[in-house]
Amino acid sequence: MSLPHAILTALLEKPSSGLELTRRFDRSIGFFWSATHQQIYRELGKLEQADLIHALAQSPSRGQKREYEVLPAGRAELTAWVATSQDPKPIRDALLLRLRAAAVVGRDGLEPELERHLAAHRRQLAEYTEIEERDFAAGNLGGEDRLRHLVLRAGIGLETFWVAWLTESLAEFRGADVATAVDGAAGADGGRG
Amino acid sequence: MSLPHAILTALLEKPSSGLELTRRFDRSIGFFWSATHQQIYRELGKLEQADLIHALAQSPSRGQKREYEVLPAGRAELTAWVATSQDPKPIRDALLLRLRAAAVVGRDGLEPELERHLAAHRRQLAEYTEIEERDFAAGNLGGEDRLRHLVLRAGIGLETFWVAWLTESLAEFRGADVATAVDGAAGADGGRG
DNA sequence: AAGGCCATGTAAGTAGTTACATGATTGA
DNA sequence: TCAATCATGTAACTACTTACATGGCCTT
Repeated sequence: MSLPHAILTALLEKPSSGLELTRRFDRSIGFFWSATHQQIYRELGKLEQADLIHALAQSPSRGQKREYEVLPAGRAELTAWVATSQDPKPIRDALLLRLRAAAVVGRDGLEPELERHLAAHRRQLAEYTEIEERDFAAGNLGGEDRLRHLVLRAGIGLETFWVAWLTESLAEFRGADVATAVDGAAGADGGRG
Repeated sequence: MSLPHAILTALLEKPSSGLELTRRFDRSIGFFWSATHQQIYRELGKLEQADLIHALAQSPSRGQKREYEVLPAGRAELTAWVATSQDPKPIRDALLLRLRAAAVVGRDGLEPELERHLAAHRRQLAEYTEIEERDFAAGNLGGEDRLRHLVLRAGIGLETFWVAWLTESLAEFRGADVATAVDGAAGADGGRG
C-alpha cells in the first residue's frame, strides 16, 4: 500500500489538486512510484473519506479544481508508515525474462531491444544527473535535502548499472554472434534440468 | 503479460507440474519474475485452453499430479514475445518512497529498515555469487549458457548496487544524526514546491 | 458558438495477493 | 487410521491499466 503514502508525501511537500499531483508524478515522486490520474483521483477520494486529507475550497461540482491538504491524522499515518517493516521485493524485470526465454527459443529480435533499453536508460541517467547538478550542487544541504539527494543517487546508481550492463551485454551479444550462430538457430531446442 | 511467457520458458526448459513450477519460481526463474502457486495454476489453465501447452497424462481428477509440455504454438508465441518492443518500466521502490517521506515527516524508525534491507541484499548477493561459482565457473559456455549468465550478472550487479547504496546511506544517516537532529525533529514541517 | 485545454471522473478489464478448501499418497 | 505432505484448486480482494465520459473555462 504505497500509493496513498506517496500522495500524502506529495501533498505535504505542497498542497495540490489531482491534476497537479498527476503532473508531479510524471517528474518527481513518479521517478520511483508512478501513478496515472485515475489512480490518483480514486486515492484522493479514499484519503478524504478516511479524514487523512481534506479539500481546501468547497466546490463539489465536476470539472472544478479541488485542492487538497494533509490533516494531522494523515501526517501521523505517514510517520508510522516510514517506520514500518517491509521486506524488499524481488526483482521483476521483463527484459531479463526475455533474455532467459531467448536462451531457449533463440535470440532473434532481441538485439534492437537491448539497444532501445540502453538508449532509454541513458536518457534517464542524463535527466537525473541534470537534476543533481541543478538542485544538489552545493555541499550546504539541510537534513531534508540530504535524504532527497540519497534517493536521487539511488536513481543515478540504478540507471548507471543498467547502462553498464546493457553495454556489456550488447558487446557479448555481438561478439558471440559468429561463434554461436549455429547454437542460436538450431540449438534452441535444448533443456537442461 | 509476462507470467505466461515465464511459464512457457520454464516448461520448455523442463516439462513440469504446477507444484514443480511453483518450486522453480522460488529459486530460479522467480529471481526476476516471482509468482504464487495460485497464479501459476490459473495461468496453466489458460495456456492449456489456448492450446499453447498440453497435459502429458490424462487424470482430470483433483489432487492428482498433472505434467505439462509446451506445444509448437506455445514455442512460437514465446519466440514472438522475445522480439516484441517493450519500454523499460520505471523504478517502483517503496524504500525510496519512504526515504522521500522521511524528508518530510522525519526519519524516525528508518535506520533499522535500512539495516534490514542491507542484510537482505547481502544474502541475495551471496546466493547469486554462489550460483555463479557453481554453474558458470569455466569459460567454455555455450550460447544458451552465456545468456543465462548475463541474466545472473544483472542480478549480481543490482544486488551489488543496493549493498553499496545502503552502506553509503547508513553511513550518511548516522553521520548526519548529530548535525541535523533538530531538523529531523522540529523541521519536518517544510514544503518546498 | 466552436474548438481546445483544464480538470475530474466512470467503467471495465487485467494482474497479483491472501485466505481457505479439497483430494491423493505415504509413512508411523 | 491418523497425520503429514503432496498436489490442485476456489473465492474474494487489492492494485493497476486502458478507454472513455463529462463539465468548466478561455480564446477566436
